[in-house]
Amino acid sequence: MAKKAGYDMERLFRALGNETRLRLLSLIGEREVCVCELVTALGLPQPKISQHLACLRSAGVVEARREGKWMHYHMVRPAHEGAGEVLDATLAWLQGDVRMAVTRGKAQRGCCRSSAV
Amino acid sequence: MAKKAGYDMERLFRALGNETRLRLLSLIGEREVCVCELVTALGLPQPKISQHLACLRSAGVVEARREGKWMHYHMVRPAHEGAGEVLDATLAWLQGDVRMAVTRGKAQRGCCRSSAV
DNA sequence: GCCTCATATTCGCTAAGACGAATGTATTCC
DNA sequence: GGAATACATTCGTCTTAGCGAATATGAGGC
Repeated sequence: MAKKAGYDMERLFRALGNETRLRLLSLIGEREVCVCELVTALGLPQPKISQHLACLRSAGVVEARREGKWMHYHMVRPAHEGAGEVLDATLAWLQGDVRMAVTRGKAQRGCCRSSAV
Repeated sequence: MAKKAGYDMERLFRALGNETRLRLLSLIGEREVCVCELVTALGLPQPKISQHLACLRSAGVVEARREGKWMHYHMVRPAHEGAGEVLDATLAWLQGDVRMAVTRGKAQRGCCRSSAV
């Protein structure tokens, strides 16, 4: 219930209700990011990052794009208007947040690009 | 961590990540509401309503005001700007949601006011 | 085909959330 | 004071989320 008619608001908010996922969104919200950068920036084990990315994917706020061995994640604006505006407000908040800025500062272009660029 | 410096984003989003609480917010977002109305409108046991209200209170999005035997709940706009905008977007979403409108339709002015008005 | 790198998924385990039932507290009326 | 009303909190149970560790998948290079 509350799922099929409109949009799954619960799933969206539950996806946002975790600090690791908010940090991920803070990074992905700026530009498309490779998983290896996310692992480096957050300093967390790779499977953990991957799990949280799966959660964000199933909530429909990010999508993955494969490029060779690497996976690049980018934001998706939900089709639902209300969800889009909540997400916009959340991203604006994250961009202004000091703690998130620290995380973003650690996001050097990592393994997949550092040698190429 | 992620609590003391700024605002507790996690707590806010977790509070929003539950359908019962979204229904409650949909009602409280319109006007100040008595608990008895909430129980009637949602058709759920009173302790359950009370628990979810406690959750919303601890997230800082609603406040209670006692008036005799009755408790009236009203929205609080969080001091934090980002939180306020997320909440605004959420309320706008709720006001436009069909399922929530059904809930709101059942919110007759209940026990505490029906005889007085 | 085999090896390596990058990422995803699965597997216990523990912790937190949600629920119904029961109990506690504050207020009013008598 | 005692009873009744309106609401809050606690308790035990069940489900779900998050975690580390291990394992699986997919792509590229040899």
